[in-house]
Amino acid sequence: MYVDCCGNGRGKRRQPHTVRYYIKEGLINPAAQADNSYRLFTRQDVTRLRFIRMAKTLGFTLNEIRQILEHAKVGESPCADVREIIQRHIVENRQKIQELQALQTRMEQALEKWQDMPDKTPDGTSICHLIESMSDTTGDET
Amino acid sequence: MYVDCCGNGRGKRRQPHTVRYYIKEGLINPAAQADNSYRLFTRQDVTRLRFIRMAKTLGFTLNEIRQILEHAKVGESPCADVREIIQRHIVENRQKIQELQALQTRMEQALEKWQDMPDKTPDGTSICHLIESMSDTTGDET
DNA sequence: CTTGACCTGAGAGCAACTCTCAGGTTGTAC
DNA sequence: GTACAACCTGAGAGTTGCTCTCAGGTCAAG
Repeated sequence: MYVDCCGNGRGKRRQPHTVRYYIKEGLINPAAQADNSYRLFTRQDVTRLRFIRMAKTLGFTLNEIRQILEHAKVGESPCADVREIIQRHIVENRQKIQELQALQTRMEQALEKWQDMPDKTPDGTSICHLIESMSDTTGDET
Repeated sequence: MYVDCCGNGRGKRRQPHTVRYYIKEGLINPAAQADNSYRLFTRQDVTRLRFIRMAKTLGFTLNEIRQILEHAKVGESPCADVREIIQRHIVENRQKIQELQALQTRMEQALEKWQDMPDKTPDGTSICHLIESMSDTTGDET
């Protein structure tokens, strides 16, 4: 009837802390036993945990997952939301990848430029000339 | 003698909240006036703020920036640290980009697969068949 | 009956802000 | 001189999804 919440048959186990966090967040709600305070996980709870993990693998946030679970609880189809959410994530993630790639370029260019520069001891006007050398300002700041 | 902490001559202004956060974090320490509680920013404070912004543009965290500033304060060259940190970041960021690209692929594949699938109302065993259809388990979980 | 391995909830910590709040200050217009 | 808007201040909550510690309860094996 009741099963281990953390096992999953092959390899990786869920962290009990994570499961407790999901309980606190209201994503699952396994019953407490009467005589001790141990939680009892039904098959349905484990299904929910598996669902949560799959959704996270697809980039869903816990808030979005909660929303889906609540729709499902009242019998509404969450499919439309799911399609919308993932479409939005695809756009946002593409943006984020571009930002990280731009950062990567900046970092690589800095490292290359710094190869020809010596280390220096900071003086009153400069903190680290390596970093300051990457500035694109033209000196018109206050 | 004293200048506006948030202005920067062209375009974007710093958020006062952010500057206050940096004060709280010990990255800058502008003096308070005697007669009112307004902060006084010297040219040096502004230099530090500009340095912080440049370092953040290169991907440095506030902890790393703090470390650099403290080295500079006691007259030690932070350059060696700076080179090490950015090399580490280049490796970590490459890894992160790969993860996001893998996520992007998963999301796009899901969306494509779901195009041929109808919306469904959840039943007792399923929460959202779209998400569940992406599972690669072979049914051997507990 | 002890020992060690589990479980529990509460709460802190992470990163870097962003925002609200309640109150103080300043400049300007009237 | 006073009303008002627009600034400033520090304290503290909220964001995300955990991870970890703590102090204590539970349980099975030997």
